[in-house]
Amino acid sequence: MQQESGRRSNRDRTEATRADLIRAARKLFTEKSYAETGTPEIVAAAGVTRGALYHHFADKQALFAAVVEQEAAAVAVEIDRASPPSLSAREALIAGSDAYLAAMRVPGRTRMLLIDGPAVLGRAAMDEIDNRHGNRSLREGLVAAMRAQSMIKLPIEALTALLAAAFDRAALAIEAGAPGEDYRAALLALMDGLSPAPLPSRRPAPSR
Amino acid sequence: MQQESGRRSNRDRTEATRADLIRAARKLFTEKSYAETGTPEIVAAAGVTRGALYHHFADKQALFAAVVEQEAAAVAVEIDRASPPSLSAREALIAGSDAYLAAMRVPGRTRMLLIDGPAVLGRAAMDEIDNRHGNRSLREGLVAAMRAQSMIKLPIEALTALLAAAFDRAALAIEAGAPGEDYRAALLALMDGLSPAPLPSRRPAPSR
DNA sequence: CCCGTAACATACAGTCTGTATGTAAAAGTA
DNA sequence: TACTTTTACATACAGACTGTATGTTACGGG
Repeated sequence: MQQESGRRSNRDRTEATRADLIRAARKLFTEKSYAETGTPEIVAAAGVTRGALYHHFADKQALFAAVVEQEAAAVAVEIDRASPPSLSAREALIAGSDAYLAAMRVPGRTRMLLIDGPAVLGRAAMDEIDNRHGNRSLREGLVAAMRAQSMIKLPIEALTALLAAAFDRAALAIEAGAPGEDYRAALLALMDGLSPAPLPSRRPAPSR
Repeated sequence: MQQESGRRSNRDRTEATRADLIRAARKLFTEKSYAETGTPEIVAAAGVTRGALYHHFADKQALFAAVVEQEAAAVAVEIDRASPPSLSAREALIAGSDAYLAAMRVPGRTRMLLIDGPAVLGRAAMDEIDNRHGNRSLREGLVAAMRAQSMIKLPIEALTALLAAAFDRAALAIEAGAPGEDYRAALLALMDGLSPAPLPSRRPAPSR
């Protein structure tokens, strides 16, 4: 057993300060935007010096990337939790959609993940992150729905990218104060529209 | 008649330097991203000093906003030119879509309008610009299509926003090297899916 | 116990942004 | 036309921030 303050292993120290930095940075990046947040402010909030930051991260971007990565993972977890394999393809898609929109209501998340992320890290890097976390759920859901509902055969890569973009925009609009129900309905309509046959349990199906 | 170099009205001078600044800034912002472009570089390219910049624009953001505004207007012009009122609703939508994707192939435009724009000016400001220029065409096209094709009744505001987001993402993907035909097909499928009845001319003719 | 290295803290150099100040030309006025 | 005010800049300055270089202390292995 070791003193709580006097005797910490190097690995523990690294882990702790990295976590402190990421936590402080996350808080500020969600409150203020990347450009408006300076490294002096971050390290002050984390209780360390800039030396520690630049020891653990190559630069400010790298710290931001770590925060984004963690946040994207958190969103993906919430989506997966909401859409267990017990649901049907279509039900899973809807549940996942709602979970995504709900997860993106955490204050500042939309700006960090959808605005600052692409600007700071580039869209290519953000795509890479998204594909590793969030988009995977959506693409798999779409593939499943395509197979189950015999969804119109289309380039899956393009389709998931476009739908993901629509989801992102919906999250942004909702945070900006737009009526969430409108965007939810529009999103579902977009996805439903991809199924060639009229669907069983959608609102009073429009007479075809 | 006045000397060509010695005798310029104040209004002419203002107009000329403003244009020089915007032109130089546009070139650099499309080449390098907003953050990587410094005001010293801009004024050097424009042949003036930073004093002139800060005399005509409140700050770097304001200059960027002027460039974005001009660029968005240029895109809108190309869309309007490609979709004259002589076309049917659906034809106009397709022509407008292709025109948009073509216009966004100008190097650096996607990053400036779709990445840096929202990050620097905020999504609210970008929405305002879009609504004044680009989105107007899309929304009107959708409204027309909804009326003509009896498109499913849905919140137009939300629908146009989501479709616009999909268009933006398609433009980004295409510039990143993705197959444009895939994204074009996916976009048309998304829009066609909103029409309750199967459409007459299902086989889309290749645009170019 | 000693030495190398990791984990920092401190100090520094360079660059950028925005502002304040100064100047010459235009524009209004008498 | 003479005088004054305002405009269109150029120059100089202050503050902040980023990244690096250097120094110090504690850990870890032999």
